[in-house]
Amino acid sequence: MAAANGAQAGLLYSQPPGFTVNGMLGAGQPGLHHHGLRDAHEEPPPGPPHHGPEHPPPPHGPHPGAAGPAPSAATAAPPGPPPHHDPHSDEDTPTSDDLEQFAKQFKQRRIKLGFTQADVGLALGTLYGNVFSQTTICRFEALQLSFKNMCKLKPLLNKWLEEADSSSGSPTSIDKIAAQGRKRKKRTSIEVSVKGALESHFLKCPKPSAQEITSLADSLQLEKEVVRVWFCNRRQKEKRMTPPGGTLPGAEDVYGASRDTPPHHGVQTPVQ
DNA sequence: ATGCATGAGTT
DNA sequence: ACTCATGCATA
Repeated sequence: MAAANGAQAGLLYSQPPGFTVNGMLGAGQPGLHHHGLRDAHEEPPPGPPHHGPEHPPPPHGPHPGAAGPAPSAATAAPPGPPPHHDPHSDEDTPTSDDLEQFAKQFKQRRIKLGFTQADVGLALGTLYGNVFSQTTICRFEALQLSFKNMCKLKPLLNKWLEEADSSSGSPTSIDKIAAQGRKRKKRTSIEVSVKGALESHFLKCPKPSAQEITSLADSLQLEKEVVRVWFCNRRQKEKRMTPPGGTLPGAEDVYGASRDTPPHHGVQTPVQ
């Protein structure tokens, strides 16, 4: 890998010099909250401007270069509601473009203020009760989440920005949730050659049947579960806003999937 | 920054 | 068994 560890994510927990977000005070808030609830309901139409019958998220190609004040001419909607689109203000489902810009801005500001991704994740927990890991913040900034997921996190991060921005004597407290003593399986490292084989199969058939997986696992000398999970993760990758730039030339979407508009955009800003 | 893994909610 | 959101552990 490139091992580009220029960011603050390289080392485990690097605290910003001079700043302590988790300034736990003796006077804790009375009855803190920590609702570990997953509000996974409602259907916020992911398709902002248009959405066909079976087209959930509209992953669009992000602009590689810096765009000037592109005045998007809005095509008036006759029987539509008031067309007030604010690229900066939340509310309403943002476009892929909006998310990209926000993520970029967010990262910049975050760094400027001297916060790490982990700090933000914790802060979100102390502020709203929903803690997030460094991983999630990282993926948000890199737009490596699904469109829907990005939309869900944006408001939270946006609010955090406001808070951090006007951090006029706002003591942030932390609320650590009890860790669940779960015995997590050790991360199995798949060899590069094996990975290549898996990817080849993925290109041919992204959704292998249970038996296919079984025989494949047998061939590769891997646990069936490992192979199954690998395919799941691989599929998720494809669904991200920033698709893996590894599609072979010519061998594009050759899958006979039920989808006719797989997320395939150009490349975005490589790595920051 | 990313790979493999877990779990809740769906299909 | 799959999808989806998320994260521990690791490169």
